[in-house]
Amino acid sequence: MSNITLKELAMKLGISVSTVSKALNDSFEISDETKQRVRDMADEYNYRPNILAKSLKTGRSNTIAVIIPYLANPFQSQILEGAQQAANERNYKLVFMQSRENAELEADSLRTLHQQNIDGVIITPSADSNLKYLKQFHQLCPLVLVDRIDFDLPTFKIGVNNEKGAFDATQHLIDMGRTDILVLCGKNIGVSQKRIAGYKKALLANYITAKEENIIQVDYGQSREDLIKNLTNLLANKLKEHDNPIGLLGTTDTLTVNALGILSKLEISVPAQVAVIGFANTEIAESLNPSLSTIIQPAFEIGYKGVEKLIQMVESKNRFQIDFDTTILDTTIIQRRSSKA
Amino acid sequence: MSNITLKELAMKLGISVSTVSKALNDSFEISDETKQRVRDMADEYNYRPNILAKSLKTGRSNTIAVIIPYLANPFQSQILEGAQQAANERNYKLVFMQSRENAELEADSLRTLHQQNIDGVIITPSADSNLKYLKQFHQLCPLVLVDRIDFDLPTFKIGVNNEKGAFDATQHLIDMGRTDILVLCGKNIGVSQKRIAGYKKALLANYITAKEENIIQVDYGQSREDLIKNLTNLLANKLKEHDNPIGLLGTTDTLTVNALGILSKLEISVPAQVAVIGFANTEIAESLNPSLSTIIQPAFEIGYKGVEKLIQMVESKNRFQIDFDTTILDTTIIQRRSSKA
DNA sequence: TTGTAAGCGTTATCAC
DNA sequence: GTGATAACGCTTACAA
Repeated sequence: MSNITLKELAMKLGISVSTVSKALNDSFEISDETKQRVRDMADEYNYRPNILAKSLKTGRSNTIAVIIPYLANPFQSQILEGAQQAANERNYKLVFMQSRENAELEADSLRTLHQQNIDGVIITPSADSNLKYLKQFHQLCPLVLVDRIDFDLPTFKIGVNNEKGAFDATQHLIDMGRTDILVLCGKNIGVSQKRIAGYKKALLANYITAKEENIIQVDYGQSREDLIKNLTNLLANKLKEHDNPIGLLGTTDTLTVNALGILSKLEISVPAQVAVIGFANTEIAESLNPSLSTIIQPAFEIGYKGVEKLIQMVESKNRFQIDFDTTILDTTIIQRRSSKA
Repeated sequence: MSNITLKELAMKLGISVSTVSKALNDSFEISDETKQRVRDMADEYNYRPNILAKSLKTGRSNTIAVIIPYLANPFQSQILEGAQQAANERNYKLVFMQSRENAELEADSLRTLHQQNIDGVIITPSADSNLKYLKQFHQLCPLVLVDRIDFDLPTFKIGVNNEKGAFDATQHLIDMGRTDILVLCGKNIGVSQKRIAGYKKALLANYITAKEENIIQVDYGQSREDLIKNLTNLLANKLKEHDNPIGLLGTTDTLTVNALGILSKLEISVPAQVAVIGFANTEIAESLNPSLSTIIQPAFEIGYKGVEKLIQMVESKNRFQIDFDTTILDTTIIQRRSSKA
């Protein structure tokens, strides 16, 4: 029924508990013969160490956490998947929390996790995250930043090459003959600046003047309403003037898919009137009408690497002396019908 | 830095550890005065009990798990969200695993969780789940079934009224003037039978003869290829014959969205040529072109209730004597452009 | 009403 | 190479 314990194994073997413990931990102090006997017996009785006891002893719970803004966001949920896999492979438990782009919920989550004896946390900070609090928390508990990594926090960071991703996407739209290019991005989410920079660089490289009004910043809270209003006005004008061929770059899953929905409601044809490409990590892109060209981020890998780094920190003797590095992964571009010439 | 312990508190207060422990647990043995002194001191030093020690003592880890087939499935991820919230409110940690519709991975996950001293598990069994193994596991560790609940396992079950959901959807298509109605469903996923039954009932109620060829069963493994082939052939014939107005009912998120993508590639217009409605728990439905009519399942609530029931079982004195009940929740229907007359 | 002490299952220190 | 023993922080009989 309940698991056999070290003590019971020791009794059966007629040796001491500490010897059994050492044998199972492959200590150099124990003879090969004893080790073998112990291991055989352990197998026979299907011994499983009591993690709870081990935890109490070592002070570590073998549990780490992921905090993301929204599980419903496919990109973020893929980060979680990667983290889950890495945690699993290393026999760590993984719990997750959502911050809902809310600094207070984020802080609450961190507090809860800390009380629950979590060994470390991987976080994509919320849009209005409180850096001071993160720093303070990092003193108590290892923290790794993923995706939104533009924070002045001495730790491991895993992100993507946002500038290059946005550059490639913009260049693609230009290659498709679009010279008037809108860009949608979330307010305050850290990655936006780099993406806008990439967008501008691409324009510059093609001798196209960047217009500030083409950069639409959307607040997460009322993203849909904001977006509908802004997009509708802007496009109405542009399409009336019959100026330059229009392109649209969405810098997040949600914004891009929403924008497609809005265009469809406005009966603006894609790609004929507006060519669209977006950062999007969902298979649904293929099934959209028209299918959506995307910049794909290696979300799974971000989560996976995040856990590797975190565990490295958790298990290190002195986590304040680690040589922290930042990992930047590349995006890939997939062309579909939404941006065909 | 590190948390203050009971022992240290006791020292400071000049009383014994057990008195402090009892005071903090509001034991009737302790005087109000002492309780107050202890609580004040505990607050002052920001005392947090060491969960690990408590766990070792009680034998429970205060951690529960959710196993779902795919996190990428919006319906399933919403179940997870609900579970997460309920767990959080009760100060339980929640870990999750994916079975990828694979009985072996599922069993592996259960084993891993059991070794990790999980207190209980909420599971949506995979398509080919091994009932025997589930039963066996349930002897060791509390199990609650969610969504796919048609299993002969004596435990709490939370699901939706699949028959009624499918009935409503089919009736809606009929109301929209469709009399030749296709239905897409996953093979072996338990809920399909009920949904097909609802579909047939609706046809019957409207004096429409059910045709077996209209029921398309798709294997998860090669769902996309299967679907493309089946749908393409079937629709090609139907559209050639210009018979009855066609409707399409998708019984899962994935199938429905994929079907929409396929229709769009085949340049079949929705809803003019084929009206579509599907079980789908994603906001993206609104942004699709055309926007997708959906049957929405109360996924969050399923997860939430699942955790409530599970914790009830975990904390009960004798979990083998509980009066297990099954909760059936209703679906709601949202009409959008994909099924407009 | 409060205190003493055992024990949960490990690991680690030190003696033999 | 092996074994006693303490310790991790808490709960809980039982003693006072």
